[in-house]
Amino acid sequence: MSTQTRRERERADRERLIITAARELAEAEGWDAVTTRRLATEIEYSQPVLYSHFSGKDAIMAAVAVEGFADLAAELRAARTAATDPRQALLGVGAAYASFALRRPALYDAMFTQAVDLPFATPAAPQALQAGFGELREAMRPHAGADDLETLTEILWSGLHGLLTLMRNGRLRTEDHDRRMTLLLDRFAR
Amino acid sequence: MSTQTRRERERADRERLIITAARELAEAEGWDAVTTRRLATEIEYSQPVLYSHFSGKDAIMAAVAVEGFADLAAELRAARTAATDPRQALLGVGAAYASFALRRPALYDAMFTQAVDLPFATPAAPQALQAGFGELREAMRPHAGADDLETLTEILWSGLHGLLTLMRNGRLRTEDHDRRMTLLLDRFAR
DNA sequence: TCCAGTAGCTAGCAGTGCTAGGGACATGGT
DNA sequence: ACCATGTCCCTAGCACTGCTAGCTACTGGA
Repeated sequence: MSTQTRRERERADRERLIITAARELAEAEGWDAVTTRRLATEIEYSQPVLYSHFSGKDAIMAAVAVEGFADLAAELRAARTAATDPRQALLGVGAAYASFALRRPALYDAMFTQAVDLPFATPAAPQALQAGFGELREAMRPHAGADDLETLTEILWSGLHGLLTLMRNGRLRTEDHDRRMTLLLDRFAR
Repeated sequence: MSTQTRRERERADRERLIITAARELAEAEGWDAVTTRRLATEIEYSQPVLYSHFSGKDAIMAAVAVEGFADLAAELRAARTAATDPRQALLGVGAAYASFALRRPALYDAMFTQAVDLPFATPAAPQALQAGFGELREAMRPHAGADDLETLTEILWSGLHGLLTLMRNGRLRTEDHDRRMTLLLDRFAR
C-alpha cells in the first residue's frame, strides 16, 4: 500500500519534472528545440518514458499551456486589484497581458496559437483559463455600458492578442507598441 | 540568345508552377501536407529542383504568401470601392478581410502567422502587402478624427487578426463571430 | 527462494528538410 | 560531322524528427 502510494507520488513528480523541463527549454530556446530526445536527456530518462505520461508531444505542450494559464491569470488579477479606478484597472490589465506575452513568448504560443486539443470556449475549459478570461471581463465590466459584456471582453482579448502576435512576428514595428496599446485601450475605456 | 530566353521563360514557368502547387496543396490539406517530396511529385520533378528555385521550404511559403497579399488587397479594394458611405466602407472591408481569412486559412497563415523572413513594416515590404494595408487605412481615414491614422489602422488590423486567429484555433465560439465583428467595427466607425 | 509483474531501456521505423555526386543531355566551336 | 563543354536534373544519402516494439532487469509478495 505505502509503496504503491510512494510510486504514484514519484510518477507525479516525474510528470511535473517533464512539464517544467519542457517549459524551461521552450522559453530558453523556443519550441523547435523541444524534441523528445532533448527533453528525455534533460529529465535524465529515455524517450519512451515521456509516452508513459503523455500521449505525445502535443499533450506535453498542452500541459505546459495549462500551467501558463494559471500564471497569466495570477498576473492579470494582481494588476486589476492593484488599480484604484476602473480606467486604471483596464489599462493595467492590458499592460499586464502584453507584458506576459512579450516576456514569455514561447509559453504564450503554447497557450494561444498552438496546442489545439484543449477545450476553450466551453465549461470544460481549464479552470485557470476561465479565471484569466474572468479577470479581463471584470476589468471590462465598468466600461461595458449597454454592450454585451462577454462579447466585448472577447474583442478586447482579440485586440490584445492580435497586437502582440503581429508584433512578435515582425508584422508591426516594435517601437510603436506603447502608442498602439494606448489607442487600443482608449477604444474600450470610457 | 533565343534559346537562352526560352530557358529563362521555362524556368520562370516552373517557379510559378511550384508556388501554385504549394498553395493549392496547402489550401487543400494544410501546410503539414506540403512536404518537399510531396511537392516534388506534384510538379513532376525531383526534390532538388525545388532548391534550385528557392533556398528552402520557408522561401516557398514566403512566395505563396506574397501571392496571397495581392489577392487580399484586391478583395479589400473591391469591398471598399463598392461601398456608398464611410461606415459601409469600413464594415465592408472588415467583412472582406474576415471572409478571406476564413475562406483560405492556410494561405492566411502563410501571410500572417508563419514565414517570418519577409519585410513587413518597412518600405521594403512587398508592394501588394502595402496595398492591402492601404485599403484598410483608406477605409479607416474618415473615422480617424484626431487620432493618428496609421496607428489606428494598425490596431484595427490587430483586432481583426486576433479575432480570426483565436476563432480559427478554437479559442472563440464560431457562432458568435458576427456579433463580435459588429461590436469590433462599431468601436472604430463613428 | 522463487515467481510474477512492471518499469524503463535499446533499437528501430517511417517520415522530415536538405545536399553531395554523378550521369545524361543539349549546346556551341572546329 | 564530331567532339569538348557546360548545364540540368536525378539517385542516393545524411542527420534529424515523433513514435513504438520488444527485451532486460529489477521490485515486491508468497
